Amino acid sequence: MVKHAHASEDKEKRRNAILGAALSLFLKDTRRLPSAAAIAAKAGLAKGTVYLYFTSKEQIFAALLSREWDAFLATLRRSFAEEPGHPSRAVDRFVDNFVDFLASRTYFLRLDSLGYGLLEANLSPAEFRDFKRSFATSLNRTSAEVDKALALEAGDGLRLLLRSYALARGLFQTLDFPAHILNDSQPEDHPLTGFDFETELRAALVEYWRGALASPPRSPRRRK
Amino acid sequence: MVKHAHASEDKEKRRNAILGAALSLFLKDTRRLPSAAAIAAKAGLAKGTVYLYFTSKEQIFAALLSREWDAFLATLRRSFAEEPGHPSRAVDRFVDNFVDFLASRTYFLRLDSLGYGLLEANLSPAEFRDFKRSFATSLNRTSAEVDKALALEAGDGLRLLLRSYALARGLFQTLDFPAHILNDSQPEDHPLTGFDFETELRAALVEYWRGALASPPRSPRRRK
Amino acid sequence: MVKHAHASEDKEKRRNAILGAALSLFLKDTRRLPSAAAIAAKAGLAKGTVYLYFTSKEQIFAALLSREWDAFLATLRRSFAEEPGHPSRAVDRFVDNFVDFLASRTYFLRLDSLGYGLLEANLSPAEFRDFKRSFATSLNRTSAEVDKALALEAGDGLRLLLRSYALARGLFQTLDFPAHILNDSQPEDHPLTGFDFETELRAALVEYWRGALASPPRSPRRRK
Amino acid sequence: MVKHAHASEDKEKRRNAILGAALSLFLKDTRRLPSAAAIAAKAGLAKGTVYLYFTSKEQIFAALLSREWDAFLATLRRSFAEEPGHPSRAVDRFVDNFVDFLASRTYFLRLDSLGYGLLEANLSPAEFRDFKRSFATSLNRTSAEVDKALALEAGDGLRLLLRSYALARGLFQTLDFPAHILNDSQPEDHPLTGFDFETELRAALVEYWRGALASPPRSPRRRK
DNA sequence: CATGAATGAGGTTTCATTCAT
DNA sequence: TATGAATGAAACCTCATTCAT
Repeated sequence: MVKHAHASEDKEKRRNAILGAALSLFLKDTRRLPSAAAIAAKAGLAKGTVYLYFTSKEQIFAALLSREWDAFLATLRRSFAEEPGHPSRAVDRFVDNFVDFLASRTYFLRLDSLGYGLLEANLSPAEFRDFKRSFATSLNRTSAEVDKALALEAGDGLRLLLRSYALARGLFQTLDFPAHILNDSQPEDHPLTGFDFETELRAALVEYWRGALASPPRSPRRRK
Repeated sequence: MVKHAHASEDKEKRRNAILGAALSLFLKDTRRLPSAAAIAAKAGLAKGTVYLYFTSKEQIFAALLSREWDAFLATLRRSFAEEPGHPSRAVDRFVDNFVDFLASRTYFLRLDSLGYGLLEANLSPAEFRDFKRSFATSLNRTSAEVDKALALEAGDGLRLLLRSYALARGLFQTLDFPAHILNDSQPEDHPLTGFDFETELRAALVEYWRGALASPPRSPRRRK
Repeated sequence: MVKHAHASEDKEKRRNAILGAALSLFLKDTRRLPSAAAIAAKAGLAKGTVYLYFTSKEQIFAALLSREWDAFLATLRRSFAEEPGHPSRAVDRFVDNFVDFLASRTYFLRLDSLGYGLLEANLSPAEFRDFKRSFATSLNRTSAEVDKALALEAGDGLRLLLRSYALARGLFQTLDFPAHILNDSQPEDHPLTGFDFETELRAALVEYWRGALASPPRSPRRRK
Repeated sequence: MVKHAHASEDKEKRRNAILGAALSLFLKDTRRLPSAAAIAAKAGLAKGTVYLYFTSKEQIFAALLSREWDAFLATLRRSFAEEPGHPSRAVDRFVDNFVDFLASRTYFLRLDSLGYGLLEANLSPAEFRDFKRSFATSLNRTSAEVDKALALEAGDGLRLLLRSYALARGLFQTLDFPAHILNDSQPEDHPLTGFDFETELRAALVEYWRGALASPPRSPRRRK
């Protein structure tokens, strides 16, 4: 028997079920976004139902990404919330949390990387702008806390965050070798395979933050 | 009248024509890879002919990317070739060359970013491995020169390069707002629009290298 | 708050609200029948409620058409009711009323023309037969009055009416160029645009009736 | 083994095969236009191949209609070509040819009637204009011959043709009861079933032309 | 009676690639 | 070698209608 989600609480639950189905399918094959039909089937819903909750397939993944982003930023914020007054400890915790989160959810960077391109190509400009804006808004909120916790000039936290994430995203894309690529291949075939994403990211962040905190991380010649 | 390319010289020319057509089409709309039909038309060839020179559409873009990568790495190598014995000057030149190259060919990062995902999804695993390997080989060659020029331990140059490029790729993807997205929107809509890729990249690289050279850039707990 | 229509008077009112909503929506875009969802929304009702009053979307338009048909036939009947004993005056009035009605409600012919096909495709055979029958019944009633007023043999009035309406419907379909088709086009592009439906219809009716009344309008070889 | 139609003669043949498949499918169920997939299958072609010859499903039917229109008009022209100098004989032949053609190809009027609405709804405005224009052009050519043959004032032939066709189209739509509608029903259920399209059309045309030729068929108050 | 969430069939079109010519 | 016609899988989304609430 079909359940109708009339209460907004039930609707939220159903929305999440769709998101969950989409994610679980993506996990099985991270090469491409699963089809809308597959997501519906996995969620135990009819195809049309999915479109009651999302206006397009890409919006599902945009929502997924937003959800993950929020979790990520919340994790980062926690690094600075504890032990106020010990900036250097905060930075250490930040690096730990940053790396741990991403290393434990590799699909996040994978999805984000795929999203670049796919979302832009298939969302309307307005939808894409909304997506980016909501990301930027969350980021700004978090970076304001960074500014405060580390007693930085306004805006410096944002740059630190941006660059840290750039490092993560970039390293991931270079070092990521999905299972299906690795099959039947000799290790010596991949000069870069020896590099472990988590290890590299941690090291890179440590280096970057060392350099950044050595002097104000301002952009040397920032545009007006 | 149909032209037959018998001499291998002509074949090379035709191959380049296809590459050129692909790039010029991509430049016109960087949202997606141009279609095989469009590339053929632009190159003045029949659709089938394109497949005599490339085994798939994605191979065209893989070749394009390799070509650009070689040019990029050659540029970087030049930074270290001049004035042997002045490491710090070399680093400055490196940053300049690095940033200038990418800023003057934004389509390169765009293509590289799109390629992640698209190439992997549509190239066979073996083809994809080859693509990655050729990239890694070039990179290794260049990083060996970095090691020598900066008197680093073997492998450190590779890490510096990898992380520098990660920074570039990651920043680009976060800060890139193609023209069609910006249209009809207020500047204040984009909290990140104020950030200029070139400026940010230069600043980030300076910070990173400062931190990296402050102490050996080794991975702290490198996997065996 | 939800309004319940218990009294049958209220029900009639609600039914009419749906009809009105359907018509007003159709007027806005005569290319297609409005969707059930749109009709419900316009009528201020839930989608399901519409189906309490009509068994299908097409039934709404069948009802609308019947309503209009009745109005049309009533108008025609008036032509013959006045001034009994002056058949030729009656014919003139008939043509006037006929043309004026249709010219002032072009959506009627539009709807009727669209209905052909759409109703047949989507109504059940039984429903479609009912629809046609009710139309035929009204028509017969009217044509009996025509027979009497013009002192025709039984059945001749029906033929006159049928053919007059055929002329109207056929001319409309040939001469109708909706606004959205005309946009951005040069007048000389449409060799038929110079023809005005109202003018042509009047002239055609005059000709037809002249010929028809010149001798009995019987079908020469009527089927048994 | 797959045949490739390289010669333009073969291409024309293939185009006609698609048209033929579309028509034969339509004949089987005249309630709706057959799907593009069904047409392709019937023509023994892949779905994509159909789109090499027509830009959309509706264009197939537009082409079909144009083809039939041309045949129809050619038939009508023949009525006036023979026996120059005997206008009244020409009119008789015209009525005969007109009725015979339509009665022997009832799908034509059916398709034309369905087309009204379907083509307009699904063709782009520009495509629809082209379709209408080509129809008008053919019509004008034919009516010029009518003018000459019947020694009419320029433009009168066009009106005669237009009105004759209006009569046919309108009568058809009113009298047409497809097989699936008639099943399981009593004859007395359909007060209009007694009317035979062919008979009625002939009678109506005779009446109309009698009236029209009794005096110039000009529109009484033609718009400038 | 009223609601609106859920259904799911249905059909068009694109485009990378193949293969007959 | 070159051509371009043919292939056919792939996937989205709409919307009339039903039915749980």
